[in-house]
Amino acid sequence: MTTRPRASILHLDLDAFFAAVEQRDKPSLRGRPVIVGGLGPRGVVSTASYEARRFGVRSAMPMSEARSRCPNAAFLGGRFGAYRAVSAVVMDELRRLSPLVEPLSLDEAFVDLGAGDDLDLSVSGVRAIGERLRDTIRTKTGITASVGAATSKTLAKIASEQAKPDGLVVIEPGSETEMLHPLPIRVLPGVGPATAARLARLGVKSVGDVAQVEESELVDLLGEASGRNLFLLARAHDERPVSSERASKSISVEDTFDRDITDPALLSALVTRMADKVTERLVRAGHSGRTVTLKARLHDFTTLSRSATLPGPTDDAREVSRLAVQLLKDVDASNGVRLLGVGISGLSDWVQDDLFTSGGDVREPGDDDGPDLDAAVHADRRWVPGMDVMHTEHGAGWVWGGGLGRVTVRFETSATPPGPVRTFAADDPQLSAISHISEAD
DNA sequence: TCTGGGGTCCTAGGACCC
DNA sequence: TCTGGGGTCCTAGGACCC
Repeated sequence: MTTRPRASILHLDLDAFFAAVEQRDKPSLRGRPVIVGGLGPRGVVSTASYEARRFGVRSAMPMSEARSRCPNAAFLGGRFGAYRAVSAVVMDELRRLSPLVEPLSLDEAFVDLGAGDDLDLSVSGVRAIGERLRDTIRTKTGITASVGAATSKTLAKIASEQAKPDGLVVIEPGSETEMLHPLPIRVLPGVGPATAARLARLGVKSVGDVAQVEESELVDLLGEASGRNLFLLARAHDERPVSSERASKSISVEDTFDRDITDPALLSALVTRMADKVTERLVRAGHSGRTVTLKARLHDFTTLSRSATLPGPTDDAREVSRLAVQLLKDVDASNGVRLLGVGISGLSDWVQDDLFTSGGDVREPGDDDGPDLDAAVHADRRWVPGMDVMHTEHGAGWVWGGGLGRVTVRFETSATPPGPVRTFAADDPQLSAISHISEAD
């Protein structure tokens, strides 16, 4: 039960990944601030290049703020296909080192070098492995990587963080607490703003401060799991193994609309579309699930969820959407909804035997049980008949047809079921799409 | 025009069972 | 007969991560 004797856990993190891929592929962006994120009115920053970070632009910052801080940056929506391709090359490279690779995201992974084939795990040996790896990745992908190595996952991740950008840090076995204790508690995984604030009230600021606190006191303050965990981490105790096969536990789809929506018919149509989409992903993954969760974020940003569990797993889109629409009825949308989401959890590999149950009844996008709605909720995008929802002076309606400078909108709201069809000039300034088609990555 | 989308893990309370 | 104690499942919300 003692910590690993050698710095055999490696953590790799690609530097400003999305932005770096853009700069690699577009030389005119090199040396310039690049910001990748949502381009709509409610977008946030996904990745800022180091040039943009100098202006204070950070991940998760509202795009509007990023624009005012760094108006001359290149603002890009992201090309996930390209990012995935680079990521695949990198992950392959890691697997050449050891079969035990645990990806955390497209740009990050742990490697257990101890499972590798006859590697030199002395400090200098690990350092050489890390430098060679960084070199290979730079050559093969044109992207720089930072690497950390240590006796545990936590320390390896902290090390790669310290190595950024484009560096390598190996924490020597035996020196762990010495390097850890002066650091702010926020470096510990699981310590976010809320936990840090609670600890600050005890006067606990550094990891060393945490190490002075009784375990029972941490448990009282933070709960059983976090308290214990923090107690151990502060002493550099972390035995978690690198795990290459982690089964996913839930699948979800959500969408923030360009403007808040109140129309109940529109909301249920959107929920139905999301249920279809999430079920499609479920089926593609070869899974089924028992619990359907509806998520809603209201006008004031309060977020709520409602869930229901079936007696057995399903992968049927109609069943999922029926449930999700039912759950929506519990949501008070009268002041506006800014986000909806549908998720499925309680996953199993069980696949529905459709001998008697399904057959011939699969909903196709754009079919007649209502327009396909992925499209709908974002301004300034191309309108797609049967897919977009349009906001007009008469309320919201589905784009039913278009072309030649005209757009036909069918109004079908709770107030006016099957509603009238009206045609507008496509450049009518009062028209704006309020729901959009998400990128088919 | 403040605040994305995809996840994981934890907690607390109630139902229910033994 | 005046109040046990686990354990599990479900739901809702929150913190956190990339």
